[in-house]
Amino acid sequence: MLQVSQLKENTQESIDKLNKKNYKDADAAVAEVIKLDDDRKSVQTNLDNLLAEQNNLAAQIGELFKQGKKDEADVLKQKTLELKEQSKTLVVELAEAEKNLYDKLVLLPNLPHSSVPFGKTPQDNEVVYEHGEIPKLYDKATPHWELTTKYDLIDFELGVKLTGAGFPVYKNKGAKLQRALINFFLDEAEKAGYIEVQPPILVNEDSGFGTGQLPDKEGQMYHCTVDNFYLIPTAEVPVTNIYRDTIQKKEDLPVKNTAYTPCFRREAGSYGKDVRGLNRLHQFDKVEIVQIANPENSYTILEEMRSYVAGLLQKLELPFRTLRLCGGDMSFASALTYDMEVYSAAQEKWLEVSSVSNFESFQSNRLKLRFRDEDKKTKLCHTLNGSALALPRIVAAILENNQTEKGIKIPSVLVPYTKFEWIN
RNA sequence: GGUGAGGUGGCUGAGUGGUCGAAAGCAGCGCUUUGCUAAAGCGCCGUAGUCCAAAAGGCUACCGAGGGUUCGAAUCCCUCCCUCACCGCCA
Repeated sequence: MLQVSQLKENTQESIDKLNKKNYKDADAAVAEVIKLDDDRKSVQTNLDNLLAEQNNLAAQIGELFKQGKKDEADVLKQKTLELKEQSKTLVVELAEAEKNLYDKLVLLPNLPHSSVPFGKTPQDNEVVYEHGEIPKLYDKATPHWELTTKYDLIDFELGVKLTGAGFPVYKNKGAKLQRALINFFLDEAEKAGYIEVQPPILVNEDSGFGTGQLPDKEGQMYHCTVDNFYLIPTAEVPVTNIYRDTIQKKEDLPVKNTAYTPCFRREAGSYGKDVRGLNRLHQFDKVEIVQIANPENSYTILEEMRSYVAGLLQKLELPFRTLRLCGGDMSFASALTYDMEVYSAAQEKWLEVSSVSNFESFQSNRLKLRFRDEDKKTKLCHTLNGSALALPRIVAAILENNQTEKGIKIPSVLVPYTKFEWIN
């Protein structure tokens, strides 16, 4: 959620930035939010004055009672009753004014960073970095969904039996490869200074709200209605919410966390070859990195995170590219997002395996996640997160890109974790 | 699932109708004392909204949440949520 003060102080700039995100009628929307905030403020002031008067009278009445001047007290009592009626009305008005403001404010997406390219579709994303050669596969190379069957690594049908489509069962070396990747990613994150946490994978409504999944994107999460819990779509939700309603010490920033969790996404309406095999699942594993930063250096940190993730992909010897997402392709809450895509050679397509974003204060505003500045005032932190990495598509790319007539070669960096060099 | 206890500031914890935004202690910050450390003394020390150019300061709200009683509620009443303990069940 944006801060009204941002919009007030930099009105034209905010409008321009909203336009970059292809937000319709940005100028009218911003003007309305500012007006609604002024309305809210004036009602608040009126109410505060009225309450002050009532408090004052109540104190006088107390004093009169003590002195035994009951008659005088009764006169004042009468007066407070009138004030009370008035303030009741204002309380209702204030609630309305706050709701009106909130309803409009939550519709506004985060303002994109100045480096974000204009554009509407994924075609407009800017390739900022490419690494590695596109591998030339041998004649009989096949997509990963055939390899997983051939080598008995993943059983998609069995998952259908147990749960449904999109819940694969990993087996044998397929299961071990998963475990190896998780441990590799966590070890790397630890080396880079991220503190590991193991959060719950069910969260309550407050947490869903804090990171912005609720109320709008309720449909993307699995909901346990009996207990009103949600299965997390990403570790970002529980990990970032650790810091909800806190005031961090400035010297403790940035806070760096990493977490491995399963992730659950309903992804309603998806079909076709985009969801074939491991490309899109309802349950998948992911290691996430999260940072809570001082606004002063959050963009330096974003670049660090980007190069950290790039380093992982290099170590895994996967060809990849980094995209700076255009205004139209960015998520609602992000100010700047880099997507990392690996090339999946048998499918001959790029697969998104990581998304690294700076949300600036958009999330922390909702989370009430602050730090104390030199002048002892509280300010909103910046929140950042990134996948490091999402497993299924990494597995897909490893299987496809490394397939040979002799079998599938495990990237050497993983061998200490898998304890085998080949899948054959 | 059953029974009981309880939710107060960073923590511990007092507070059963006005003088309570809240005692006291701990932690933290500043100063004094001190060869250093420690100890001691003094002062400061919740969040948010709003007024003021800003500081100082003023006003308002917040003692789990929401209602109610009252001129006045942390305190009384109702509803809900949560936590803890014990028992049962499961691992």
